[in-house]
Amino acid sequence: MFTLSEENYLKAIFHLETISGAGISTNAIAHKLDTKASSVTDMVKKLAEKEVLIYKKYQGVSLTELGRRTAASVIRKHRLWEVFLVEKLNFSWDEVHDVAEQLEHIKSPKLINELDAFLGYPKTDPHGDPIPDEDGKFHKIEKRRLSTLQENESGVCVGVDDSSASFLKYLDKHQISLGKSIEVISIEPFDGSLNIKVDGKDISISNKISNNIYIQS
Amino acid sequence: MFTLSEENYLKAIFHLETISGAGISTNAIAHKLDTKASSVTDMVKKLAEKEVLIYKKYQGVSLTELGRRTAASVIRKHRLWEVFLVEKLNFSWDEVHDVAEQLEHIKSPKLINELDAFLGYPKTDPHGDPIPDEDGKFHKIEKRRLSTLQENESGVCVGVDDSSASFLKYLDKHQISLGKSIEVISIEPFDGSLNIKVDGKDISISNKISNNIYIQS
DNA sequence: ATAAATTTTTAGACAAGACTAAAAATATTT
DNA sequence: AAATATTTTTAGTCTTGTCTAAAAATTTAT
Repeated sequence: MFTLSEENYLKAIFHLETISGAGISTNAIAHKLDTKASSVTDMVKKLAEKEVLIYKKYQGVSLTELGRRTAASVIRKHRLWEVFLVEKLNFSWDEVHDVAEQLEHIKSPKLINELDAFLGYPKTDPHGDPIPDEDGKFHKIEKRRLSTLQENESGVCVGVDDSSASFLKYLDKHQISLGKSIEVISIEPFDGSLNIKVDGKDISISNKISNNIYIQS
Repeated sequence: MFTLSEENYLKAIFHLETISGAGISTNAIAHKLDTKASSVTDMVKKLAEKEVLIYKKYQGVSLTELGRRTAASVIRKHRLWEVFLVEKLNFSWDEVHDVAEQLEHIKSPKLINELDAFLGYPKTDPHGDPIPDEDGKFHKIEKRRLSTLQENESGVCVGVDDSSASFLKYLDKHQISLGKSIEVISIEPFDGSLNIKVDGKDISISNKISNNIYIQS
């Protein structure tokens, strides 16, 4: 069994590995968890003892298969709870994160499997991120950034890259949500901003926005 | 804000007060929480600092109004989650306790109020215990022990006094659950055991059993 | 009303998880 | 390749919540 703190470290290291490969530095972990490098060294030694990661002094860490599976299980719980909060309890997608951070640490295999069934075995969370299965497998989701579309192309919103409350609130305001169909009307050559049509309405969004929206053709 | 441990102490003291009045002894708390009296003394000092209870050396403790409200809020969460687990996730009433012990510490006012609404504002948990409202008010439930019925009297099962898994499993086996109609056919004068009719079937139950079942006429 | 038994508190210690400050190792400049 | 800067680790401290052992207070028994 793992403590709440240990689970948070594993999750953080897992996410860092998916973007920058193996060999995660002490500093990177400290930054991600908003803690000090010395604290990370302490914890990382303990996690190496528990065989969820490989640690060599001054060399960074890499998750073992057990570590990856443990992290995936926490992420699975986090994302299933997010679906529950949005679909059943009227949370908006910018409100779910803090509560899911707490719920992801509840220990009960039956709970999470029944929740999965109750929600109809969802494949993605409210931000479009995949929900790993019981064995910790993530299925790949086909997606492109909205900013890569050409004029007159269109697609369906399937996720976001940035899950900050401010970004999600912006999307809400412009009625952009998962499943919405988006059509690129024109591209502003000067700053790369897009004129798009959503729900029959024309709006203009900056390149920074379109770069953080994932769509599927 | 209160820590998980503090919430557990408050809950325990609350329950002890409801059965034996104010002035709960250090030992009683230690026994209930399966900890040592010295640990209780330490914690109780801290809780007195936080003004959730009154503590005088060697005199036991009594909750303040703030303490009572805080304990009620934890109990409210516990019982609402129990309803959720039974009604939505197919848990049986003897499986809910351990998971609800964890879920009761999740902090999010929106979560618990939305959950309440999602469940249709239930008044009691799966064991028939009342769910306090947001202000920490418990509404009294009209009930008698099954063992107080006379021959030919009948009532509806509205709760149990003992929530141990073994007792609840016994009830399941004999198809006794909340809402079931129970009729006393005859009473055995020798040992007080009851012959009752449930779902049209006649069964015999000991006095110890009938004493732990609450019914409403 | 003393003596004996019990309960409660104090004092000191420990584990988990975090921190600061300083030392050691590694990276980067020049 | 030496000097400087950065990263990482170590050493020692702190807090929370627990524990044991011993002292103090209270209760029960004689």
